[in-house]
Amino acid sequence: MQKLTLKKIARELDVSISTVSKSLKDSPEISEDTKQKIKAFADLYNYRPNTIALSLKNRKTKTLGVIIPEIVHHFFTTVVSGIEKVANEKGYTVIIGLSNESFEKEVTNMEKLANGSIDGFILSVSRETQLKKDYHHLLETIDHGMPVVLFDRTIPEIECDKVVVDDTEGARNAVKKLLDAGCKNIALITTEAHVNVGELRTAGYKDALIESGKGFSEDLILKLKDEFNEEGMEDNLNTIIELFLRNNPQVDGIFAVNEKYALTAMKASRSLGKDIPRDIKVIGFTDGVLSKYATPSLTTVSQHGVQLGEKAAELLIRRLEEDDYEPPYQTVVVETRLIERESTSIT
Amino acid sequence: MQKLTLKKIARELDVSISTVSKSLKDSPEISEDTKQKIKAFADLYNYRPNTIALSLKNRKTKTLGVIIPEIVHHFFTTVVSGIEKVANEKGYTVIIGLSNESFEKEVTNMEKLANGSIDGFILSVSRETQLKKDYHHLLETIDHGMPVVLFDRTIPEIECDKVVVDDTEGARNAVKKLLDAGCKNIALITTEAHVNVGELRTAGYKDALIESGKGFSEDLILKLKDEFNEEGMEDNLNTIIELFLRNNPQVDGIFAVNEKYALTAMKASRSLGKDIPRDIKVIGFTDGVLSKYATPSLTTVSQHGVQLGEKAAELLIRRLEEDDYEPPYQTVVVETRLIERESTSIT
DNA sequence: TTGTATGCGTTATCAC
DNA sequence: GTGATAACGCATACAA
Repeated sequence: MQKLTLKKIARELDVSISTVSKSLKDSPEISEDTKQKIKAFADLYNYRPNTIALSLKNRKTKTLGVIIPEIVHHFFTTVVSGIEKVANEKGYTVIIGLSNESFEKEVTNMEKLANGSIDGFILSVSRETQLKKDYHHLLETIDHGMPVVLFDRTIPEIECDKVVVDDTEGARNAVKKLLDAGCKNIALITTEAHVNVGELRTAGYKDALIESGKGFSEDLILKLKDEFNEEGMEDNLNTIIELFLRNNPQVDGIFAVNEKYALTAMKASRSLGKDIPRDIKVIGFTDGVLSKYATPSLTTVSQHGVQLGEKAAELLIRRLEEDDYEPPYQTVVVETRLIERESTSIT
Repeated sequence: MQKLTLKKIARELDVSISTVSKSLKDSPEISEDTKQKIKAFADLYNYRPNTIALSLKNRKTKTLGVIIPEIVHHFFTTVVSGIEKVANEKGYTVIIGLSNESFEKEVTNMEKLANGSIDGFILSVSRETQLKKDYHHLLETIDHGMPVVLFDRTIPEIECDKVVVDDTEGARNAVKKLLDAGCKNIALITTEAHVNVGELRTAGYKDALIESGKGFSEDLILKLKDEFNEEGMEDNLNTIIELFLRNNPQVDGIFAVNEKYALTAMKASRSLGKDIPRDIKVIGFTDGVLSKYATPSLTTVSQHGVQLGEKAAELLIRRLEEDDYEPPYQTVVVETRLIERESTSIT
């Protein structure tokens, strides 16, 4: 039994297609009688209008395109679930594209979706895109009048709506917490400079230290190359962090820009015979699930991914439904919150 | 600058729409000259055919609908990434719908996508669907000629392609491992009966014990209600597992059907003063990330989600591209693998 | 009150 | 070699 269409109903009931269409929309033009008959039939056979045809006709799809660098990643799934929630509430569908941190995949994915499949984008750029600084695909889609909302890993040069975490502020608070807990030599474990959020968090780290009057030392900042984020590099990551800590035995506090770095730092500290939190206190910037279950559990700067996703979807949908899609663009900042756990408790 | 269409190109170059269409497909009907001119123009302005129009015309969308119960869940994201990989390779797009374990959301999501947006479904049913045993939405879509591939949480009564993990076998191996490691009283922590995979893993647990000649006791099987899977129920979960272990002090091995149960069991054991793995050895059925980072790290039955997703996508795409979409349906079983870590090491 | 015609963007068939 | 037309499924302005 194939899908029912207006045409088939019309043929079956021996009326015109427009009569069927109008009846199903309960148009006052049509007599109650015919409407009843048609509705009953449509109901019985469970008629549903074809979404694709509607999209073509209305020139809008009521679907949002979401492009993320990775899906096996707690933060991003968290954001997606926020997007999905708001989108569904407002009658939108969500299409997900993965860039897998590749510039090329990001571009092709966007191009594919941009050709009619979606009404607007929500995306977080891939690491490679940040590195190459090639944003033509973003500029072009915006130029074509398709709204784009960037989140988390955003790009200052691009004018569009954005939703970000208060990376700098969150990092500053984390470091302040370490200072308050009595740490004298706080190390930072971060990513290479081209990752936007890494930069911002680094700035927050420096800010807090400067404000405290101690200042910071580049020696205590460990910048890790992208390759350490890849699958199977765990041991190397561990080795390098351990070496860093061995060379800087004065370190008694660590702020890491993500969960993996934080946990690995805890592990490395332990293998150097340091107790956490007694000898070294640790805070990670993350929403991840590992933190809660770690031993000791890890104090984190929570990113509120769901909320971020919700905001992004709201922003995009508002753009789509505003009659005149025009700037000014806005940047919404989602606040972080320090979740204190065992790794910073005062002993 | 709005999106380019055939019509606009035609108007611009003062030729007919069909000439443009044919030129861009490099039809031999058209003179080289015109083709060159048109192609150059299209290239310059980066023409891409509208996907929606193509879908309507071809009556296929080259899009797969994926419905999962949850996205903030490592196993499911893992499956999605496998699906996405294969789909992209074969030129398909992926739309993700979330049921959030709700029957109603599963139904509405499916209905929405089924009306032209996608060519076929890959899905894992929600917990509520399993509970209600109401499968009309699945039966109807299959009846409408739309292929469906079920994965992980499948339904025996439904005839369609399926991809499953060898739950029973995986569980059996895990329990065997515990037996081999010297455990005499192995407990099972599982879900309520209506969850399909929980049942299968329970069967494997019983099998292994029966095969070993020891048999099993219902007293050592802890069945946890769904509510313990919800957010914020961690403490209650911990309490109930701790109580269970306190009442069964002879337990020296635990097999848990998921990661959360396994980790909570480890935690509860510790608070009872039992050392892991010395006093109690633990294995969890999971692909999760927590296991590797837990202290002690958790031995797991790995589910190979990526592979499962790949298989599901391959199966679906084959169905879609086979000329005559006909049974027989197949069920692909993805093997599990025991990943041994500290929680079962012999002391 | 009902039906006809048109268009959304594309391709395929057929006519010129 | 090029163009007009119909069709995919739907909605709607306009006729009847």
